[in-house]
Amino acid sequence: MTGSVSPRRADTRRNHERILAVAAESLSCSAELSFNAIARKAEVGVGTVYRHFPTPESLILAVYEREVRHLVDVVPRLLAEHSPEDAFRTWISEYLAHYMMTKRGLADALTVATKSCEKLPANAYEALAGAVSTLVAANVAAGNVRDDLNPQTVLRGLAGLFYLNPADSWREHTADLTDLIWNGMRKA
Amino acid sequence: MTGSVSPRRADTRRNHERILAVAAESLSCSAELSFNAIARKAEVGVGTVYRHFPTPESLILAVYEREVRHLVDVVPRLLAEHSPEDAFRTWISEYLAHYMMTKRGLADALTVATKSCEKLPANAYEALAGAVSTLVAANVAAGNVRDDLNPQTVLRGLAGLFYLNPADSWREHTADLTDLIWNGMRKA
Amino acid sequence: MTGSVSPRRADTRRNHERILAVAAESLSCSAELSFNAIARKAEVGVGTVYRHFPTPESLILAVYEREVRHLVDVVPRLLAEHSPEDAFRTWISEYLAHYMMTKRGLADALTVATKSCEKLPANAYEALAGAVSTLVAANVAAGNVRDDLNPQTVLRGLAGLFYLNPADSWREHTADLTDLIWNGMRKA
Amino acid sequence: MTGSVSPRRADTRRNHERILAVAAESLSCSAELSFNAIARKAEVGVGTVYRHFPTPESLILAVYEREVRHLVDVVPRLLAEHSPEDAFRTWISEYLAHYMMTKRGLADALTVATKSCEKLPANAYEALAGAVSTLVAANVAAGNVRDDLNPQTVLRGLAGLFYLNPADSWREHTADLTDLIWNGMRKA
DNA sequence: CATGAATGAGTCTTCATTCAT
DNA sequence: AATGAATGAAGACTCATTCAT
Repeated sequence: MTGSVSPRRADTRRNHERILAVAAESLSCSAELSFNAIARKAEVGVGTVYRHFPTPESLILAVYEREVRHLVDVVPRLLAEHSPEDAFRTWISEYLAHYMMTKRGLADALTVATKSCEKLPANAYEALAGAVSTLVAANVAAGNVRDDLNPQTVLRGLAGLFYLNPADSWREHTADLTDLIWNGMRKA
Repeated sequence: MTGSVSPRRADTRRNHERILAVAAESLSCSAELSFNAIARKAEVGVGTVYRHFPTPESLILAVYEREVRHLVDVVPRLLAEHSPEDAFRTWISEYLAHYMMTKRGLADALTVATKSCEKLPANAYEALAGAVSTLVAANVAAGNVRDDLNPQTVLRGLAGLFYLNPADSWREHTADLTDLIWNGMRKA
Repeated sequence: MTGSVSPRRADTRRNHERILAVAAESLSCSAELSFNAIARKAEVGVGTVYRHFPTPESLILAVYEREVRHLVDVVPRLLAEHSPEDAFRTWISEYLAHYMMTKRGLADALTVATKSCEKLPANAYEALAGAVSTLVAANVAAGNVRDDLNPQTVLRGLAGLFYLNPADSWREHTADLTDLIWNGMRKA
Repeated sequence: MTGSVSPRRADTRRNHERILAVAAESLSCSAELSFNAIARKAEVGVGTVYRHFPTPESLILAVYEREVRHLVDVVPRLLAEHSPEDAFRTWISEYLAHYMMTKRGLADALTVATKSCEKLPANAYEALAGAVSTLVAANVAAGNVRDDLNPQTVLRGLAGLFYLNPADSWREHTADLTDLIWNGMRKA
């Protein structure tokens, strides 16, 4: 009615964000998500959730993209501040492992790449693969690892991080797996 | 009256087997299992499923044991008929990968190692770890790989096989991942 | 758009009332209530029943309150229009007995006084006890009965009305029991 | 096969008794009885329970008769050892109240007298009424109470004992109710 | 756009009851 | 007679989805 850029718009955006946040939290622990429960926690009506995300798929997809973006965006900085090997190792231990531990649901994001049953977040998978690709490339350039590595294979090798849990000595386990993979990536 | 072992008994056993088979199929793709759906597919009453498996846990456990036994039992033969390296590679490509591709649910068997919430298939996980352990030991003895490897770490490295699907060129992907891991296992 | 108070709201209220009515009928004869059955009879979805009354307790409570309010609310009028003794006798024969005959479930309202397991209709019981209390007090004031009577005891004495049924000559039986109790209440 | 009176017979009788005992215990606290549960607790097959008691009614009936017999059988002894008034009071406080408190299910035995819905243990009710009748008669003979009392009315007046519970000061409440009724029974 | 009431399909679970052995 | 496996109806409860306001 006035000069404001439609307060409604702002509300809408906030709703979008809230729903996404709640859904992310929900997926992080149980891989189950109920539109009704999400609406309740986000303090909006169910209908609103449906308006923003017409299907469960669209919601999951949005969540995963948001989650994965973190992992992807940090890569350039890591490469700028660390040696290629350290960047690789740090990315895994400080970012990938953390996310995998908490967001069990992310497993299904990866799953997508292969299981046609749930086509969902192919994008998420590809983004992740891209991040690994960058890190691998840096290490190839540095002469640390073979130049015929398929980043997808490396990412798959790291998938075992899903099966770690905070209670255990996960940091050690993460290091062990990283060592194994890193060793496997080196020039023969 | 003579050789027959009570047809009723036979029926019961068949029911048991059918339920198990249906449940296995169900778990293979979705990690979800509905007693009702299982009963429907197995063409028995719900009550029958409950009689055989009073709790979801008992059913899942039974399925996993049945599934994993395969993988474990074959190891000795492989070691008898192949070189340690080939036994390892064959086990992965011909057995582990196959099962992982079809039995998505098995993922949760591995999960157990970490998620204490669901103590269920600890046995399954341990059995799998045992199988890997035997194969690794044979290769250590043959001087192929380092002697400080943790079989659990190796198994975790192979977890990525879950994310392969039949439609893709999974055989090649399996080989790639196996190469990566094998390389990582070798003496430095 | 003007005077109408949102038809939806009206529907909702009607639903509430219908469910309550059906539940009351249900409880009147069997003390058993099935959410499914209630939904069926009230011609609403089960979910609607759950929305209005999230737990069995909340439903039972609502029913009892509705039922008992009648009994309580009529007392002042009775005392205004009748002598204390007649008010007491009329309340029993015209109200309490009627309700007890039809609403078998009310028994459990009384039960509450003792069975701590189901705290539910404590209010209902207390309301009833309050009604009796008022009637007794009026008769004490009129010098009709002892002044050391515990209204709870009187109410308990009347509990036998539950075991009357319409088919029998219940009016006579009610009178008999009322006489017995009244006699017992009089000054010794 | 020999001179023994069929060991089978003995077993059968034992089964009968066991089932009855288990059912009694079951009814004493919850008024719910499941044939399957009873079979389990009595350590017999469900089929056996059905053989002995074809319908739920027949089982309930048998249980109630067994229970009530106690209350009835003790009356002569009480009258022999106490004054009529004390016999009446003792019967109530030491027997009737106890049973009513523990065997909530017995309530339904009384219910029967009136509620045609569940015709079950008319016999039980009549037996109880008979016991009261004897006690009242003794007190009439002793000149303690009016001679026009209907034992059924007295029994109904005592029905409130159902609504006492062990946790409360039930002994006192029982005495209060008994006083009220006794007072009401006395000559005017 | 947002809301949230209503719906009903579907899952879980318990039991009464039958029946082959 | 006794057994207990099998069956399926029925009730509890959850949730995805629609739609009137």
